Amino acid sequence: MANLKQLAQSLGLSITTVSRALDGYADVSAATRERVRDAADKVGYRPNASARRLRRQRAELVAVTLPSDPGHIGPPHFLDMLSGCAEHLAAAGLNLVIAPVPRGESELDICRRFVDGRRVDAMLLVRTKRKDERVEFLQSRGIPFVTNGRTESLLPHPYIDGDGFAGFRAATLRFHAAGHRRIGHIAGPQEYYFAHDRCRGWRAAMEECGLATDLCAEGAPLEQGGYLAALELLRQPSRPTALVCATDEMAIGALRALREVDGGNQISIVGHDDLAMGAFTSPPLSTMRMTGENLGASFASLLLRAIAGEPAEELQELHAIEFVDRDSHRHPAKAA
Amino acid sequence: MANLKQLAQSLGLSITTVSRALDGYADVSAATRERVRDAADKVGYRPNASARRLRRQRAELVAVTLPSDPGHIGPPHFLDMLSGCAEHLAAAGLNLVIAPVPRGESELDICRRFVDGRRVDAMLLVRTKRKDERVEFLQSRGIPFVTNGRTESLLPHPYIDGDGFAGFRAATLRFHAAGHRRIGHIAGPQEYYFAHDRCRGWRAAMEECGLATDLCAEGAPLEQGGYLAALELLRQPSRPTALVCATDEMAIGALRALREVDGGNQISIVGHDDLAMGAFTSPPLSTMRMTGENLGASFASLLLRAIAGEPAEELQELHAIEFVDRDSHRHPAKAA
DNA sequence: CTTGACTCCCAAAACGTTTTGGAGAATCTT
DNA sequence: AAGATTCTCCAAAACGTTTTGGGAGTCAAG
Repeated sequence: MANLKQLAQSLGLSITTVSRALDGYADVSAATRERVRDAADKVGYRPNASARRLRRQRAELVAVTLPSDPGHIGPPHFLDMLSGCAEHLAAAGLNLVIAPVPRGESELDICRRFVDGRRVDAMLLVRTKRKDERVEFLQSRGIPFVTNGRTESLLPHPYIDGDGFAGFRAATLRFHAAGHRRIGHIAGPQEYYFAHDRCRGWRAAMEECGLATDLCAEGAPLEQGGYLAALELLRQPSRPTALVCATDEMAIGALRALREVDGGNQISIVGHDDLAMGAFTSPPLSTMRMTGENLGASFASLLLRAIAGEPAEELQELHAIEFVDRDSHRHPAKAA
Repeated sequence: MANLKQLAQSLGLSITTVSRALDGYADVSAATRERVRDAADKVGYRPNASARRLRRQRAELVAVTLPSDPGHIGPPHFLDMLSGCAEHLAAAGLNLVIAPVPRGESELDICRRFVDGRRVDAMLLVRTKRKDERVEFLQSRGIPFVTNGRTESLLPHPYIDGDGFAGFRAATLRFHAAGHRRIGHIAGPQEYYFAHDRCRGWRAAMEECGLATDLCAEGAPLEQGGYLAALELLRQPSRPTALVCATDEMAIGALRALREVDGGNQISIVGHDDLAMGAFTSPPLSTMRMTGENLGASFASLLLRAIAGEPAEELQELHAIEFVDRDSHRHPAKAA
């Protein structure tokens, strides 16, 4: 409500002293420090953010880019993650701003605008692609950033990711151990790293078991995409007896396809993400999830450390995947 | 990459002229304007955001508060809405920042911090409560804001909301017309305006039809809450034959309860929100949705108009509710 | 040749903070 | 008692922009 000058005047002190008192410098006596702080509390003084940012040459802002295609808006727990991240950043005096992608502009344009306008101190990128131009741009500019998901960039960069390869390999091997031989994969768009990674995991397991890898269909990473991809696999002359789906949303779409085609409850299925919804599908959806809790806090921590200048190599977290067993993966490996 | 001073120097012009040329003022000749703009493009000049904000006394920022309880994080299309809103705000030079609520602080504290630190020009509030302290605070401070959902505040304020009363009344009357007499309501937490509004709609219809209003159970606005509430209603001596659920997520939880108790497909059910998931439940979930498209753009427009000083009365949008009929509402009104 | 209008440009102030580089007084050292 | 040290405090610069209030020219009219 007031500014430093007024506060200083009312106390009969200089602006300098008031500022330093509030920041807790040792070169102002304990007595005045107290006096200043009391007065500041009483008038409800808050430093003007813009002025501080200008003087400190820091934006006190971190931007997170939202993918533009509706529905493609990142993992389902995205909002919880954002919230947690924003909360921990706030504790360090940083706010999280949303960087949407307007029609006609690329995600790269957005990065450019935020970075070149010195609007942010760092960026958070979600839904990385295998070749991600945003990553290359930010690396060339030397702006700190963290991605949710790896990329195939040559230079290392900070990221947090789940080990989709290991997870999908394990899930596929488990179906194999349960007697399944025709195990299909419902894949997400392969330009995304996560989708490609998970597909590779399934493929690796199939090859280890000496099985053909033709039971694979790709679709948009949503219910509809999973539904269509499942129908495609079910049209095959020799149907799969188990399905490994890139995401829970795709798996839920696939469940509907199964219900329509063979009444359901014949084909095993497993998803990934541990959507809350999964416990309420019919049958309840077995799934996988990245280990580790409070992802948002991890992102915030990595961002802060990246801003502090830690090298990228030390800012990479690859989390293991754990099974969340419900019912949908238990169907027997009958012949079709 | 450069600042105004350097740019001016390289052109042999004053800072003033360069600044005004870039802003398109008429008092700089067309020739120099062109020259300045070309040079600015070439060096990729972007004005320093902090400096402009300080000088203009505007934060160029709008904050949206996220409810803290995980899962309670607003309506399901929330992220799409945010994205759309941020996009349209960006076109007006405003960015959207996320204001999470750290543990131990109230949503009011957050508002206070953002407003008193002059960090934002306006605020966007979601998931309003009937008595919402944030609204009262912002009104007392005279800060522009828009809410997603009405409140019972005495002073009018800008909002966008769906007419939950009319929607739930209509849904209930439709069940009555289809022969249902025991129509239950699965309600959200009544301190939220939307939950109370929807409950009132159901209740009004029941009373119009001369039916008792005791088949009502309240739960958290999530799958689990709907599941538990449905179980409660199904334990009643005289079961409902139809359920009107405050949200789709609750309805999906209720669907599971129905499957467990009577094998499903006996009791009609309808939700609200038109979650994409609803098309893939078993049975596909009939639901309702607020009319109007690109909600985010509407929020952005209202925010801009509120900042421009338009009176609150002209910034209120109450949208009609439309049915989205799938299968779950068609079960006959058998005797229990 | 003056006057006024018009065009094009600029110096300087202002926004509210943080930080630099001391200044003056009090206290300690020798 | 003089010098060194410590303790408090402060004036002024700086961050990069926008905006105010002109100041030179040029030109046409009187």
